[in-house]
Amino acid sequence: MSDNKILLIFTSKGTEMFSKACEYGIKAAIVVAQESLNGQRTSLKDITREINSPEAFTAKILQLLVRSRIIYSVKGPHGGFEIPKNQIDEVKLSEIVDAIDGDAIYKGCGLGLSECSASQPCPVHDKFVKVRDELKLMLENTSLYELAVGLEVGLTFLNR
Amino acid sequence: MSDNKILLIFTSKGTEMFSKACEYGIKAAIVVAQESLNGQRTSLKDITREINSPEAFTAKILQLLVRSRIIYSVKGPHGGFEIPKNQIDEVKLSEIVDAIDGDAIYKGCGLGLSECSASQPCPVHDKFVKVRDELKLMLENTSLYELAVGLEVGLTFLNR
DNA sequence: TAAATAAAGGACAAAAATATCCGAAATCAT
DNA sequence: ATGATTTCGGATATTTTTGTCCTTTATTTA
Repeated sequence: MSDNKILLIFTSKGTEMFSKACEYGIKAAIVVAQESLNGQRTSLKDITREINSPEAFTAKILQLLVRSRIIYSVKGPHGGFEIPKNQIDEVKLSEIVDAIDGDAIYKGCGLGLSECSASQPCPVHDKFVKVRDELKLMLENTSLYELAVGLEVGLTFLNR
Repeated sequence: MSDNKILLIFTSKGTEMFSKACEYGIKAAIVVAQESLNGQRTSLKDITREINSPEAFTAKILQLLVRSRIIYSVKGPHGGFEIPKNQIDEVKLSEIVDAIDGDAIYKGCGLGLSECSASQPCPVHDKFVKVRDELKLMLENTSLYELAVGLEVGLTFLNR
């Protein structure tokens, strides 16, 4: 009954600032940092439970962070992921984004042009410079430490 | 010969501010606006030549903009796309982005959480507010008109 | 009215991102 | 040593995004 033909000629919607992978990566790193500050390692399972992410996929992303020396892993019982306490304040959001999504989001042209610059600007260049630089500065100046502390003291949340 | 196995366990890289579709959409709209200011319609072919984009794919995106009443189309000989002159200044970048990528990029949570807010903030919420609001403001205050004029007078470029 | 032109739209194809599965390797406790 | 635990890594599957092809529809011009 009813010949209502729902035709969605084109889909899209939902483009966010970072890729899913990067979102998981940032969240996971914050959780690992938080636990590390408490002197605890965090297992993959603990992480995925905490940030509500697919396990195997999250594992891949964690490996990416391990290879970038942003976090460290230990195999076997009571193993897991950790960050040396004295390193947590040194890790900036920009490093995590860079390791997973690359730096195009805060360094590239807003229209994806490869040769866009102040001397050869794309139409939105000047408009984007301010936003992009602010994003860049924010990412480079935000440390894992402050994010982990905010979560630890209950000021911020990772659920939903 | 040579058992060099290049294993890219994980790919990624290249996440930009907008989707390809949105980049094409913005560029196309600017070109249409520019020609409209000159009293000319622009054909799909002219557009794709100008912005160096795949023809059929660009057509789909243009249809999206047509359905959103951002640009208008005329079939047949000497047909093409256009924007009424008096409307060009009214069209803001935010409307184009919204029609193609949605508003998550300048309204959503930086970590993709659906219930992130000032009262229930994610760890990066406060850090992102400033950047996001600046992006939002920029998109909402930038009109197609100024972008088209910049291109017309040779101040900005769309190639490469 | 017929032919030519150009957008609209459907079906399909390729590539990239996201996600799952399972065995291997390392480590720890017994 | 053995078994349990946990990360590592390869293969594969699914979904989304990007891109192509070809037919249909509307419009103009001859």
